[in-house]
Amino acid sequence: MSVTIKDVAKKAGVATSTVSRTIQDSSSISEKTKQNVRRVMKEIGYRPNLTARGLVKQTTQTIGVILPVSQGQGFQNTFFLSMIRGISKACNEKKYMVSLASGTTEAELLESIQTMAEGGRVDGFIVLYSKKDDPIIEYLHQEKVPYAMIGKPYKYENEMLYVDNDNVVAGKDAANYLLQLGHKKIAFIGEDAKQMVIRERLKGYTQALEDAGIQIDEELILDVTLPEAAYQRKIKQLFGNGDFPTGIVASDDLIALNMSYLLSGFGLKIPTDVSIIGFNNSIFAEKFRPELTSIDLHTDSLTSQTVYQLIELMVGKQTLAVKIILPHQIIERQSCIRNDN
Amino acid sequence: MSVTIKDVAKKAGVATSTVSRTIQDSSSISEKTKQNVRRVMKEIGYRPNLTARGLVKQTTQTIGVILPVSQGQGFQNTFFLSMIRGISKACNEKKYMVSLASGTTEAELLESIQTMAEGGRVDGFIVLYSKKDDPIIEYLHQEKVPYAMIGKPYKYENEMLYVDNDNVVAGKDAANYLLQLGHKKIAFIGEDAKQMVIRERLKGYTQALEDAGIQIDEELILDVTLPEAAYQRKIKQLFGNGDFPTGIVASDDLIALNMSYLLSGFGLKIPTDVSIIGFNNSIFAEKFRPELTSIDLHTDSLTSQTVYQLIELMVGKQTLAVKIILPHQIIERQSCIRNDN
DNA sequence: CTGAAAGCGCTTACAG
DNA sequence: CTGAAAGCGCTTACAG
Repeated sequence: MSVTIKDVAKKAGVATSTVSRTIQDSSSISEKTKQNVRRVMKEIGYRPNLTARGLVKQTTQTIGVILPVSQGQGFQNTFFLSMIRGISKACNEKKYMVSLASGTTEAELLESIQTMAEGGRVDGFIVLYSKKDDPIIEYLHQEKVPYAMIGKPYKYENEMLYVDNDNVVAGKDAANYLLQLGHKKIAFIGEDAKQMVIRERLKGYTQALEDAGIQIDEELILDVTLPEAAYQRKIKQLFGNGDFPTGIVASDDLIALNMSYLLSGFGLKIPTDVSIIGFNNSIFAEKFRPELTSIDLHTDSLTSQTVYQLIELMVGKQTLAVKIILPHQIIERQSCIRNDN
Repeated sequence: MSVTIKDVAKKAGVATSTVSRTIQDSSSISEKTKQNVRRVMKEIGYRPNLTARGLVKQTTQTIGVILPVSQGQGFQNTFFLSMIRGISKACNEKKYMVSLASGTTEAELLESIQTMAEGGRVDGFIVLYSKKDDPIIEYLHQEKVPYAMIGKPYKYENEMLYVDNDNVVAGKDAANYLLQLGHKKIAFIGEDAKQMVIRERLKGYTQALEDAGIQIDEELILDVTLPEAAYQRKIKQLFGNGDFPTGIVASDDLIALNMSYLLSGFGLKIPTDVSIIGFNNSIFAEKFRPELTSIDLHTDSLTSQTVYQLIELMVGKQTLAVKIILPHQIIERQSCIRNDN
């Protein structure tokens, strides 16, 4: 129905192979012929059928993006969307397409990934999360499907491609930033300690305090995913009296913003009473008041590096298990001030 | 390299056409042969090559999802991700795959959509936004590419498939809810009045007030995308003195949450001083404090209906320009109380 | 109920 | 520099 290489060939008076070669700008075709063929292609509105090309080339020029099985990852929401957007952007640039793999259960996700991979619909995958004992990773690894991870792997760390920040150092820097401003009682509030990224930031926070000779107080470490009642009690315990923490490291900007509201319930203001630093330097860090000091993770590079490296891997140019660690950066805004008590 | 229909045929001692037919569970193949073939398929781990199938069937079993060109759609972030997840879920169920189309400019987006559509990589598209003079819609329409919109179209309203809520009524219901609680001075705070959905909710708000015999006060209508300084000034003007609005309709939960913080800057508390109702009933409505009363738009049905209808359209079963309007529902939580002043 | 053959729209050795 | 032919892995009339 739609116009094919045959139509072009006929109209241009050449063989289909010649058309195919001019599409690929093969050097074995004379400029003159190419120009003629190109003119005809434009004239009759030819667009290559990617499916046919994929069939013979055994490649699809598409990357599958694997989202985590959805489970109350509320605060990470906006992070995933920006990952998707970033990957999409890098793929456009490289003339790749992106397909999405997601599922409501692990089995559903795996099934969907299998049909994509074995059905020849994608050349490789990008995994957007990292968790323990993940059957998805296990599958990709066993089947030798090319894949890359954004984040730090639990397993196969030395055998796979991944791009990440150094979240331990990032957590450390966040805590150090507050320490240098004179804060001594600093809380860490994170989402779901099962996630690798949260664990790492927490580890960094711990190190910073220890390096500063401050004893770690478990009461100052909170998990947002605690049952509601417990969480409220903890918050009250922390901020409901005079001896509250004057600094908070929040594992995500949105958590920081929620804290800012919770604090106002105790009559505490940011940054006057409490300084707070977030992560991700998301759009909310700028939009909300007070503007949030936040750690930028360079998500744009995170995604583009991942795409570039994965492509190298898929086309076979690169076979080493490269790991790329990107720097982070504190973006200072108005949520942290000096505390000299 | 990987195992094909030929391998199965050889091993099972039948023709490839027989294998093909048992894959499709054709009634013209005896149960006995089918079982034998299936056994062999399982044995040697056969998975159909979707690309090859797509080439002959002229169908790809994939749906393209079109994201808006990114432009500070901060507060909508989480909405898009849930749309994507919902579509993905419905597609899994129907054995469809989803490809993403996005771009940093309109030209890039269009280009990407064109190669997907004309390259035969998708059977149809779902457009996740609605805006005026959209070249994307224009293209899809002219080329007669099957597509559906989530939201209300600006153009071709009677010629295209779309699934939406009645956002005018939703806006009206939100305002009425506050009116019935005794509020008289009610503000509307929305993101980017250029978006269809915001305009509709605003229209509903206006109608509700008029029906209640309340004169519309333009000062009570705010656009979050205003330049920072202007926005701050307006907010201060509204809430910086004793005669502040006691009710707020916020076009998104996150806007409501930001307001809750801004208000605390003026010493105002939710719901004691000001009641506020949001939209989308997002995860944040539950997670933040106070828990937000919000309008649920049944996004799950929004996405699944869209997928089902689009599939009908793509396979040619349905050619009418169906529009589906889903109901909304107020989820009452703790951010609105009675006001009898 | 089953098979041989043509064809989907491309690409790529192989000849010339 | 160009073309005829085979083939990528399937599906589907057409015969029998």
